[in-house]
Amino acid sequence: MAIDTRDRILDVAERMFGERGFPATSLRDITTEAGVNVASVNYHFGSKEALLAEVLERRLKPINERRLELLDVAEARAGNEPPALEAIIRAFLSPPFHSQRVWGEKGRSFLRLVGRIHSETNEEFRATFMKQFDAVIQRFTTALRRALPDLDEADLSWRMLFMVGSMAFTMSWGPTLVSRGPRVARDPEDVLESLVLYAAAGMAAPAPLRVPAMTGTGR
Amino acid sequence: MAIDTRDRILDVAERMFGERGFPATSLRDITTEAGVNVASVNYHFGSKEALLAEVLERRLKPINERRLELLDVAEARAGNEPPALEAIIRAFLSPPFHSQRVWGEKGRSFLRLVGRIHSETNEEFRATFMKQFDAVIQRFTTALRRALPDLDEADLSWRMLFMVGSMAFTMSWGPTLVSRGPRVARDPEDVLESLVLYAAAGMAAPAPLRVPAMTGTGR
DNA sequence: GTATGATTGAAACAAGCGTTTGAGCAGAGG
DNA sequence: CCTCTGCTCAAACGCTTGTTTCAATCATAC
Repeated sequence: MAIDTRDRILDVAERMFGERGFPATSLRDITTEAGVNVASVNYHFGSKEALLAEVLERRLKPINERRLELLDVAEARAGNEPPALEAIIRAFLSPPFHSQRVWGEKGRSFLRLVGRIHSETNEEFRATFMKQFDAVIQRFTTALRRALPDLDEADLSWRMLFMVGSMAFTMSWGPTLVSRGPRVARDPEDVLESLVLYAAAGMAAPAPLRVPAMTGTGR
Repeated sequence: MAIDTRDRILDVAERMFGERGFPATSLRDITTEAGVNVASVNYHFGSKEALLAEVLERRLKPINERRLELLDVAEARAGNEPPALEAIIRAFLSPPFHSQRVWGEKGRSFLRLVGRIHSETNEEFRATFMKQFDAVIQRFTTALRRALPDLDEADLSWRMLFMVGSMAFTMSWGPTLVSRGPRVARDPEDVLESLVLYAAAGMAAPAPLRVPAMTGTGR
C-alpha cells in the first residue's frame, strides 16, 4: 500500500520500541500496526535485532554528524583558544534535542528509545552500537580536556558519564515529567537550555580533593 | 537445601535482573541457578512481576529510609537555616552508593537493576513502584526549594531529573566504565564524591534567562 | 503414630515468540 | 508471450515463556 514497506516498518518499530521497549515489543505488534506481513521484517532486515540497529542508525548518524559539525564551528570560532565549556556542551547536547523539534512525535519516541538501549540489549549489540559514537566521544573528550585542564582523566570520564546520564534520562523520562503537570511543561528548547547550564556548571565544578588511601570521608 | 528458598530466589533474581534485565531473564533461568523448582516462584511470590517488586522493595526501603534520616540530620544541624546544598544532595545520593559498599557484588547488580526499571517495566508497574519514592521526593523537593530560592518550580523539577539521571546512569554504566580501563577505576566512595560535587554545582548554576515567546536561542 | 498444613517436584498447559517456508503476485526486459 | 526478479502473503516451524496442576514430601502438633 501507500508508502514503502521498509519505511513503514521502521517508523512503527521506532515508536513502539520507544514506548514499550525493545524486548517487550513483538514483531507481530509492529507488523500488525504497520499493516504488513510478519515475514517482511526478516525479508527486509534479516532479524529483529538488525531492525533495531537500522532504526537507531537512521536517526543517530545525522545526530552525531551534527555534533561534530557544531564542535568544528565552535573550535574554528575560538581560534587557538579552547572553545568555551558551554559551547562544547551545547554542541554535544543540542542535536538530539533539535531532532525532537524537527521530527515531532516520531523524534520524541526515538529519544526515549535511545535512553533505553543501554539497558535493553545484550553486551555485544551494545558494543557494535557504541562504535557509532567512537569518533564523537574521542573528539569531545579532547575538547573537554583542553577546556578543563585542572581535571584529571578519571574525573573527566566520570563527569562525561554524568552528563550523558542526565541527557539520556531526560530523554526517556522527560515526556512523563511534562505530562505529569502543566507547571513543569516547557519547550524542548528550554529544557535543552536548562540542561546545558546544569552540565556546564557541573563540569566546571572544583576538582574533588582526593584523600589517598582513606575511606571515611562520607560518614 | 541450604537456606530458605524464598531468599535464594530473591538473591539470584536480583543478580540476573541486574545483569540481563527484567524481560530478558526467564523464571527458569532463575530457578535453575537457584536450584529450586519453577513453580516455587509462583508459590512464594505469585508472579514474575511480584517477584521483581519484592526484589526492589527489599533493598529500596532501607535506602529511602536512610535518605530521610540523613536529611533529618542535615536539617537539624543547620538549625533554622536551610542546610547547605551539598549536604542535601549528599543525603540523597549517598545511601545507594553506600549500599554498594555494604552489599558487595550483590549491591552492585541491584544498583544496575534500579537504573533499569524505568525502561523495563510497564507504566502501571512503574506507578506503584514510584509510590515508594513519594515521601522522599517531597521532602527533598522542599529542602532544595529552600536552598535554591532563585530557581522557579519548573527549573527545580528539571534539575532534580538531571541529578537522578546522572545517578541512575552511573549506577548502570559505572561498572562497565570501570572495567573499560584501570585509568578510570575508582572506589565507589570517590565516584559518589565526584557526583555530589557535580550535582551541587549543576543545581547551583544560574537560573536560565527565559526569553518569553521566542525560540531562536539555540541557533 | 498419625493427622495437618506448608512446601516441593515433575509434568503439562496455553500462549506467544522469532523465524522459515513455499506458493502467489506484480511489473519490467527480452 | 514468457521469464525473471522483487516482493507479499498465509501458514507453519520449533522453541520458550509464565503459569497451573496435583501428587509426593516434609516438619510439626496432637
